[in-house]
Amino acid sequence: MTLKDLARELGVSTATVSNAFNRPDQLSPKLRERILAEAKRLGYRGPDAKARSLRTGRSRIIAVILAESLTYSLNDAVSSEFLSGVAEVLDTQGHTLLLLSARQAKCQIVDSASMADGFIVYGLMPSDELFDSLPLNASLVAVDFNVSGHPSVHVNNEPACFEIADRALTISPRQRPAIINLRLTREPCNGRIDPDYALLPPERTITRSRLSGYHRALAKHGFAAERVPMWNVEENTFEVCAPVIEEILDQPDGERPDLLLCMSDRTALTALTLAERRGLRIPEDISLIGFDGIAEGQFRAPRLTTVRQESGEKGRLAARMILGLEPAHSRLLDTQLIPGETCP
Amino acid sequence: MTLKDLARELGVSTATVSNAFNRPDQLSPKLRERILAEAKRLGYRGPDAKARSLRTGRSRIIAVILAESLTYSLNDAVSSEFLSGVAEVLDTQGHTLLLLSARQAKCQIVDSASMADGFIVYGLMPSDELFDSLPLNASLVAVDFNVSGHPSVHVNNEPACFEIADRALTISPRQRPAIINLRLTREPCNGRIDPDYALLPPERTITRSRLSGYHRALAKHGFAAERVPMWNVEENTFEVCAPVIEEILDQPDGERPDLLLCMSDRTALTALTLAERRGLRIPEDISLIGFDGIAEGQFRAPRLTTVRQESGEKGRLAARMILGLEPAHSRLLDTQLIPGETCP
DNA sequence: TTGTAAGCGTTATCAT
DNA sequence: ATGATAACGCTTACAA
Repeated sequence: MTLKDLARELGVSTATVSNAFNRPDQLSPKLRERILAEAKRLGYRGPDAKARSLRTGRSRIIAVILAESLTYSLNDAVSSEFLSGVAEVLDTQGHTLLLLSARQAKCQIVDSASMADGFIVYGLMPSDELFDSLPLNASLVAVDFNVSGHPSVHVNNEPACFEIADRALTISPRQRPAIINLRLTREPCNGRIDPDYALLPPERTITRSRLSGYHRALAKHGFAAERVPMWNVEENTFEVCAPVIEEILDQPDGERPDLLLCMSDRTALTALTLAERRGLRIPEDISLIGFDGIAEGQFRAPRLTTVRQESGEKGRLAARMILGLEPAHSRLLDTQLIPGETCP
Repeated sequence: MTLKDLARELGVSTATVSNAFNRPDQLSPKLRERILAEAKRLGYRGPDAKARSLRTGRSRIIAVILAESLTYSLNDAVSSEFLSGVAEVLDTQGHTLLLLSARQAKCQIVDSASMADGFIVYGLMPSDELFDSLPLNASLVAVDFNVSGHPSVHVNNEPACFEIADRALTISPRQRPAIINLRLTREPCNGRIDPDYALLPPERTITRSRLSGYHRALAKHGFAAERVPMWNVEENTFEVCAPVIEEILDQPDGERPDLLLCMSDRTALTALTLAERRGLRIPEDISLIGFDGIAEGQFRAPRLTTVRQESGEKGRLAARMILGLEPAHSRLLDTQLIPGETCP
């Protein structure tokens, strides 16, 4: 049952039927009424989205390309909150959300790509290859990284990390700080990293800026930043973080770090859980700092000392930019220090 | 830059260019090579998805229609896990995921609807009106409710709730059990509900089956099921649950329930948090039972006593059904009792 | 191996 | 107010 069938059935032109659905003002209410009624009777569900999008060039679909797998992104509090913000805006604007992952087979992304009216790319610069295959003049907003010629949404990672680490070291000085990075190395590495490890370039990952902030604070408090021991985790999940953190905690008293500067709440919470299981006192034996400000860190005792980034707001902003509701220039969002109990 | 342009530029037919992209075996490798090279040079990104989907009738898009708002669904552990399962399968099969909410304006759903190759409807029977406007012979899988003529995926809610409540009442008998329902009443109600409240019909919500299971166990242990006090919450979030739970906990010792049968972990965790804040001992003063088995309930002390449902597996199964990888008949998934410490 | 041509179901621009 | 008609960009018999 197509629009054309319906038109024939009714003895009117296709244009008129189309207008009945799309431009009520273009035909007499009486005729429109009749067309709509007959459509319902014959089981015509309204104009086909595929045909319409071909004809008009717009689909009302906005695609979000996620750096991580969909599985991860949907389970992670930070990216879910981001998506949730995106969805909220799209929703009110009559658009829908197509989820893509940069980890998917390239062809899938490219295939669906030309379907979408715009792209929000989240978390990590996609490969050039992928990037080149997006529609040429598609509207695009980058989140948490920069891409030339398109606006981006960022959070003030470096200053936030400086501030929270500075505060920690000022209030209760520590002897043995350590840093747990998140996917910072050029080659995957789950464990301790030496100072001479090859790191991802700053434009490819926000964890570089967070690291800079921590380093600046450490330097201010007399630590040779490059001497502060660092570990790296490849994925922000309990399963992947746990072995690395066990390795850290396995060290004997006096060698074990007494301050863990983490790149995410997920990592910090994993450390917290594992430390508690060993009977270590928080924050006396080890104090902990996270990043993100996820609910899970605040609904427990001790509450996580962390930096709150408004992931939802990032999503809303990116969505508004894509839809042209917001001027298309890059924005830097503020964060907020949350003084919890894991690092007084 | 279209396929036709490229063909003209190269002096070949559109069919040949199309084949170069879709059916490598239909033309000489040499020519194909030349076409692909030229395409790249001229900035042709491959066949347009909109046009292709119109022509072939398939878009490789699967839509999930969620009962709750996208914002809620993306933040909730249970539905995220479900989506994550769906995404996992779609991913490996070269499909992508379009997220819709039954709460959206109807037109948005209908508009995007004809775009998708199939639908997974999650959580709640959508309105008949919405339902009628889905493509007539679209493939459709229902999750957590039934829709005639289409397969569904369920979890054994009633037996699971019976089992966990029965176990609780057997091991440590209690005097004052109470039930906290989730969106069970026909009219929204956030608070205590009388036995004569009008409830949603069983086919519209799974919480009816959970309630039946609890009631059966209570009856077995000598409680007049309809006398057991019940509360209802309209949304499975801390913010909405908290006032209702405070109302429950506000009751004086001896009147306050000593066993809370909840419909979700989220609700049980909220109760747990609020009870702990008041200095109530868990499980001595109040014991708690949840449903879902979300991670948050197990990564804390005391761990939640609950029923684990494999939400991810529900998603994977639904996705496989939609893609025809699985026979299209309804399935009932098992659950697993998790004996935590909130109800020994 | 390659080309021709007929749609796929709409919408938009003209006429009438 | 309504109708003809030409795209939109592609796929796929079928013909050469």
